[in-house]
Amino acid sequence: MNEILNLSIGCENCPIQHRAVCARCDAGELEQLEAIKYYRSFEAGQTVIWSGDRMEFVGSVVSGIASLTQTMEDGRTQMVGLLLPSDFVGRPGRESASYDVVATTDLVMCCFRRKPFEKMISETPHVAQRLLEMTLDELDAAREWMLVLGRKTAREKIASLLSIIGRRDASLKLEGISGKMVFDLPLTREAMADYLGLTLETVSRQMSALKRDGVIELEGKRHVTVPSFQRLLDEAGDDSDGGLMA
Amino acid sequence: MNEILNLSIGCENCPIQHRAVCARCDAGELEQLEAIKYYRSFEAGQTVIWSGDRMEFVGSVVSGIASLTQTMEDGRTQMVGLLLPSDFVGRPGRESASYDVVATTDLVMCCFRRKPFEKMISETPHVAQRLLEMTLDELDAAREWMLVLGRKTAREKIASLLSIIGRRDASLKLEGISGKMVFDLPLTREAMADYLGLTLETVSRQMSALKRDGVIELEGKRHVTVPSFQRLLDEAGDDSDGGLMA
DNA sequence: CGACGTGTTGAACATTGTCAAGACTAGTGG
DNA sequence: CCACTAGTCTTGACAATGTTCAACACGTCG
Repeated sequence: MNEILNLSIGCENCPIQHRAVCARCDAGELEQLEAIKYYRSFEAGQTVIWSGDRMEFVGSVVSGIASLTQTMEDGRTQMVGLLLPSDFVGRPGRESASYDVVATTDLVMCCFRRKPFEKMISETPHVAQRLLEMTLDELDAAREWMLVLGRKTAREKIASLLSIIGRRDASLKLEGISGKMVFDLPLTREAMADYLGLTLETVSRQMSALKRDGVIELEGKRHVTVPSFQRLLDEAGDDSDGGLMA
Repeated sequence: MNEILNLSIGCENCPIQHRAVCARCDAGELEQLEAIKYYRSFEAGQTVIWSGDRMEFVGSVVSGIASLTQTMEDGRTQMVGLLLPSDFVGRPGRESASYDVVATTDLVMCCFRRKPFEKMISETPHVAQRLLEMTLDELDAAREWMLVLGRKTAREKIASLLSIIGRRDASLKLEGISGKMVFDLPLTREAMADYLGLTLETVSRQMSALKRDGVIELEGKRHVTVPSFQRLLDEAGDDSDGGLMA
């Protein structure tokens, strides 16, 4: 059920306030944004926007996970972005969507009507500057992913994905990323395959292999325990140190 | 020979003026930029910046082609960006480079000292807005490339690369992209392989195959004739219409 | 001429994809 | 409560695609 929520949650209580596109805004700017914003929620599996559709809004993921995917005529699909809470959806200055946006889990979005938002971009530097920062971060992530897609083996691809999800999960829970790590996979095997440029069978096989080799432990299909994060990083082929945070 | 050029070419005669990061600037802003800019030239094969090095400047490609590459410990490398005239190099707000930047052909860059440039970003909205636009375009290009890397066959990858180079070349020469098309490849087989996530042998084989099948004609190794651009797009597996320009 | 950088081609091999069967889980209706 | 179904996941056998290793061709520069 796709629902436009009437309750207008105030920006001051917003859980993504400090990381979203509005992070730099002062009180007056937030007020302007409040005037053009509304919330929408989507169920897991629902499509938020179809590629090619006219975009009526841009916005931020408040909770849940969405994916950006591209599909070829014959059905081959590639996920080109994983949108987590605080990530921005949509492109100011563009009429129609370039990718399918699909809710991977239940999802809540904070939407801004596109036209007034574009006006704000051109008038208030705080929004444009924050959006620039976020876009540069996404570009880095996309390029990182190009290395994964172009040069890593299936096993390394899986380990890379697990380390990304684990790292993000730890930062949400404000945990360190040393030693043991436990999290739930928010993706089906098929979604993992679409992200990694593999088939779901290969994903399944490599998950089994990593389990067999003690790199991960599985309870059910989705609950993952990583005994040693460093070991996982080694399997991913990433530069060794892993940028350990204190 | 890496040379800092003394002759300060004025911005008013700049060939990339209308597309570069300074495209939106008014006279006063251009004057500010002139004060912090200098030109550097690089020979084909030279490294412009090493990944991890401190960035003293950001800047624009004026002429020639540069590539952004990422390398794993064991030597596997992936090109994550192809920088053409007017493209921007560097990331404001970051101390050190994330990728190797290599001159693929002889190269001239218009460099801005980083600190003053960052100051301009935060003070003059025209630069920040243009940079946002350009970054969004690059993000789209990177995502497009993720589909190529993740889901296309070797033959489709080659055809995709050729169509991108051909399209860009046509737009430089202000030609249409219908029918016949002739251009020189600015990349070695190895560079093509690094871009496409293939080995150079596979690139060579698929080039031969496309030639044998009449999709392209080759004079020498680098001079390419495409008898039918539509045919090439079909081989690339891209959405059919190809966005034909009038 | 010989050496080097670049590119092509062949044969054997490895990794991943394809197709197919079956396991596990949760939900539905008798 | 159980059987049935649908969705997700696992596993096996085999095929296909791309890689590796090796030999050789071509052109340029000393």
